[in-house]
Amino acid sequence: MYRTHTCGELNMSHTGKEVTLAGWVQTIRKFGSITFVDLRDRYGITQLLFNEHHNDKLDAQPLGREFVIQVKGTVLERSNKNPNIPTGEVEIEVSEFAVLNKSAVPPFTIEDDTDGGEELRMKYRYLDLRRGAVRKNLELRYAVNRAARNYLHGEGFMDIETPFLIKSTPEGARDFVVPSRMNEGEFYALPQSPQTFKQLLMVSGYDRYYQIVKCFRDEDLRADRQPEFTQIDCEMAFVEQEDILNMFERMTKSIVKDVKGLELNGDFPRMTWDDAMWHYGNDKPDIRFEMKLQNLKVKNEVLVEAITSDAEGGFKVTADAQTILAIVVKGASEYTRKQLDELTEWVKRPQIGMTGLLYVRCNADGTYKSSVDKFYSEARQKAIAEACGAQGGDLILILAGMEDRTRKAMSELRLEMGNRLGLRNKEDFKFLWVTDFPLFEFAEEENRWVARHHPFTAPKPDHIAVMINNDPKIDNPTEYFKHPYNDIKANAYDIVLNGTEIGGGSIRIFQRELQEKMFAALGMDDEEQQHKFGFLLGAFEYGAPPHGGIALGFDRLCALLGGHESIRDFIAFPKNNSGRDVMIDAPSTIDQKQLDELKISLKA
RNA sequence: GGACCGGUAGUUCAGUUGGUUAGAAUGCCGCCCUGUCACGGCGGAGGUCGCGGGUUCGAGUCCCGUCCGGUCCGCCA
Repeated sequence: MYRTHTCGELNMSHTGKEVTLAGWVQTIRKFGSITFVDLRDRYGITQLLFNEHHNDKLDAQPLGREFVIQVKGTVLERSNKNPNIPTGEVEIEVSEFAVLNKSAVPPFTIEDDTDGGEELRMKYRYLDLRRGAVRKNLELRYAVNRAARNYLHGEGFMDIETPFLIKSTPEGARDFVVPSRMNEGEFYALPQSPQTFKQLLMVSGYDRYYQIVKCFRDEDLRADRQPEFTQIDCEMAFVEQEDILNMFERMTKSIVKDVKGLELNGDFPRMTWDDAMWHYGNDKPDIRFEMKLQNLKVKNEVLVEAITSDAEGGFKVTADAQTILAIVVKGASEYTRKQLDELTEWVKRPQIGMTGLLYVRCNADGTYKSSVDKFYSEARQKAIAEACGAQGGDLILILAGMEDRTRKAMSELRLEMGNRLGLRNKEDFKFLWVTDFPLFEFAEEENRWVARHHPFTAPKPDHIAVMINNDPKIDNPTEYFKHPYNDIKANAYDIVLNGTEIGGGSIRIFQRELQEKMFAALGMDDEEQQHKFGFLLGAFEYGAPPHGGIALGFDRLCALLGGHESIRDFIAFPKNNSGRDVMIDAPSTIDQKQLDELKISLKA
């Protein structure tokens, strides 16, 4: 027997007992004839005491960091206790020990606060995973997994596995493809999600399905995006949108309760996509703080006159702008010129792409000071402040320009100001439903409509007629926004946590005719529809029930609940920025023999 | 496809205007130490400054190219 106990469980109740422990050497502290060793395993750290009888053996076989050893000894009360660790009241006086395996000196310290950089940690991920900080994340991940399964099982959901080797349907993200040896020249694709399979399961009558499942997308990576990632994938039959929102709002609360011990009171707020874009400038608002976008051009006519008129000498930037947006930063009127200049540089970064930033300081004494004093009289500044609801002590930041870019930039600036003012507390979990997404989006580069969510999403019942009665054809691409398809809303919804989209879903189309119409709207002719989705259209002819579902980004949810933005440390073996696993060095070339078997030749 | 930041000891980093022998901390090795738990003290080893080219009397430092890593934009139904 290698061990009778783990390194995390011994305490005063075990004193006097003879125990055997096994684990890794965390640290060695030598004091002349006695030596302390911290022994570590997954469960904790226990201090070992080697007395003078072991010195000859330790001289002959010195221990080093990360050696795997086994010790037999007696549990003693310590004379100097360590209140910082659970086992800190006891130690093991070693009677016998054995080195089970030596270790090379690790390239970085195996401690919560390691000295290792990201690259090195990933290369030696098996060492990195020994660190408590990473282990804690994986433990949280497992807790979220269990909480989700417990909830879904309790609600009668059934975990059904779906295939990984499926058919490529390049709609949406790029597929990872796998060559088929037995079918020369043909390829499988790895699923971007089990979407069509879960819908087929609904047709088959498994009316509550779920899977915590890997999905694959061959797109560029980010801190919160991996090429293979995990979803909590769910689908239900005989449901309306309201049923799904309720079911998964309760699941989310249940997970937060189980994992964080937090009771989320009240219903999650809901916001339409239109409102989210209007008030926050994006479809995943962080509602931990207000600072809504103020649309100055529509506030009122006095204000419009105030900011666009050239009567007082004119100011081209706002006079010519398609959109003028402002945010009120509470209590920031004392921002220095230097801070404001720095913010201006911030919005001028290529990623934001604005040419400048206007500000109006609302001083506590009721006066105003702005970056455009020579264009705007104090009366005009006052009009702006009143329209925005700004008070003495506040700072108004204003961006002007083309609608899309300005709205996006202001959305980013709002989040940045939220960060600077400390309004985005990681332990404050604010969930939000965003509903009524547009069904279509116009892809200018392809000159066609694409599905905003995916092509299986149902339009709102009231909007089906608009879809059926209008030709998707666009005569003049520069005026695509005039087409009625822009107004069609979907029964689609996202769940947002603290400004991050953690899941999304929709009510699905379940009639063949409507699905065909949808495919046609996306530019697929009958033949292409049959080739790509014939199986689904066929299934819809055999009694498909109304259905819908949702998929939650499991890695993201775990990271956010763990207080991090990057999902990498919540995945045991993640890939780097370039999609590489630097530990196993993948992807890699393959043998000519393998290529030959697959009948694949590489371009020179 | 694009932008920005970084690459110097095992590791994390500093390195001024281009100028003598490239530093610190930590880790590692040796000696001392019977109550430490970030142990302490003394001593020591450890560097192709990512790679290639250029400018210069002289390059870690400036320029060009390239590779690697990170963050972001595009992309991600």
